Amino acid sequence: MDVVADLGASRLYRAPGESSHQQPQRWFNTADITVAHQNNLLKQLNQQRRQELFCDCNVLVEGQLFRAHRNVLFASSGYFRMLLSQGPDGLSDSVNATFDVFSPETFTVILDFIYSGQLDLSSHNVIEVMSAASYLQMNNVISYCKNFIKSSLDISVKDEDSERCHSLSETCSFTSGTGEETSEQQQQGPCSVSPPPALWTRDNSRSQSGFMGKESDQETIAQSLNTNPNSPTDDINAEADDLQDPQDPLYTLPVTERRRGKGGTKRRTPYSTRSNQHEDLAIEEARSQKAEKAEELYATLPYIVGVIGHFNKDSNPIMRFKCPFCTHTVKRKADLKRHLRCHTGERPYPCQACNKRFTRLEHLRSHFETIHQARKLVCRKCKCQVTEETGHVVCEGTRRYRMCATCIQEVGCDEIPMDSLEGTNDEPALLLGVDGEEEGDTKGSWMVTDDDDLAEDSGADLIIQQVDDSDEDLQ
DNA sequence: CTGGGGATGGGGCCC
DNA sequence: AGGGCCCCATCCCCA
Repeated sequence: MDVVADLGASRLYRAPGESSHQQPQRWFNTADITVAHQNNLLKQLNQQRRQELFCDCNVLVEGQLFRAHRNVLFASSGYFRMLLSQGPDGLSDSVNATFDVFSPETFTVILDFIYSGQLDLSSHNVIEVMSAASYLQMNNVISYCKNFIKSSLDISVKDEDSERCHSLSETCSFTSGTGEETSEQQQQGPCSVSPPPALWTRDNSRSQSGFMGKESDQETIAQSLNTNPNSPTDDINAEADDLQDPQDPLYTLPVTERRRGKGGTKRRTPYSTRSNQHEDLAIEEARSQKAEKAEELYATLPYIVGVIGHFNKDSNPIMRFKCPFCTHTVKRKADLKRHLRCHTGERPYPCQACNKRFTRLEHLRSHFETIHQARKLVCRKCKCQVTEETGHVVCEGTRRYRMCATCIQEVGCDEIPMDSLEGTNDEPALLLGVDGEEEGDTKGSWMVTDDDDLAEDSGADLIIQQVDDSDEDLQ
């Protein structure tokens, strides 16, 4: 067969026995041939699966048995790739896999996609499917889910804007190309995405808590919700963006994201000088709107509660709460709420002294006591034990620590800013701010207040106040 | 380059 | 449900 044309990726071949003199000529586009072949092959495999022909892999999902071909699973899922390659004998008769982190219905969607390229997503299952796909390491499915969510959010916003109440189909289908996707497809998902209806169903199963995110690597959910924040119609997308907005003090990047960033931990400059009040007001207003939108988004997000396939001694199922965005399950709803902050990056507890934000009050407390209150009765220099009397409090910006008399003398009193207080009730209210980096605030509470007022009271009483906003940037 | 320690984050669980 | 404590893992800094 002669190659008679090369049109990029697809080539045209002349049919056998046909010369260039013969008419009419029949041309074969190899791309079409490949697609047709792949479709046919996939159909055959799917048919074999449904007829349980040559199935050599048993997948048990919450008690329901699925049969499939290990080579297909191997080719489709990173999880199965790992599982099947780690097996004692790759040629053994059958391979078994058991899952209890997602439902049989969810795995049905996944398996159907594997064997057909059709991903049957709906507003009810997209989170579970994405979670399962994450577990199974199927990046293409994750991409489709992300695209689905993005499209859903678009529709939601437009629906709200126009105050229309259309009754839309609850399901849409994503179709992947056969075989491996291009990297572009992986990133953008299928180009023929039908905008689904409102993603979040308005049922009673709502999370009262704020959360968003997916997967143990939180960036996925950030990406899934990552739309153009400048788009005037993408309010909810913007809300989702806000959850990961590095400029938003309320929602900082998840720790893994920050740790991945260049230059390691960034030391912020607390209480930066406000040079432009107008800008500050605008920022404040925008931030307030963001917080409101985030709350609104939180209120519309579903949470998934499942009885995971564990049983206690009495064979009663143990109720656990499953994170919608990763495979983590917890016993208590409150723990799930707390866990979700690692996905959202929400840090509602800012330190009054340095503005660093924390996901938990106890972390803030620990930070404050360690960094700003010099509660540790240990000499910073020689590590010897000191008392509240013998351990002199030394200030370094908003940081405080204790040094023994010996070390104080060695270093030289003149070089060390000494705190006027000696005792455990030392408060940052009396910080000297020697480095000039951290100026302004001297409030004795742990948390930044909304109005950013600097209280004169610098007593030891800690004012616990959960703020929904702040005028400071990230640490 | 490496090990130790501090700071921080997250899970489990009790109150 | 929220607060708090304990424990452990990870990251970063520094000697």
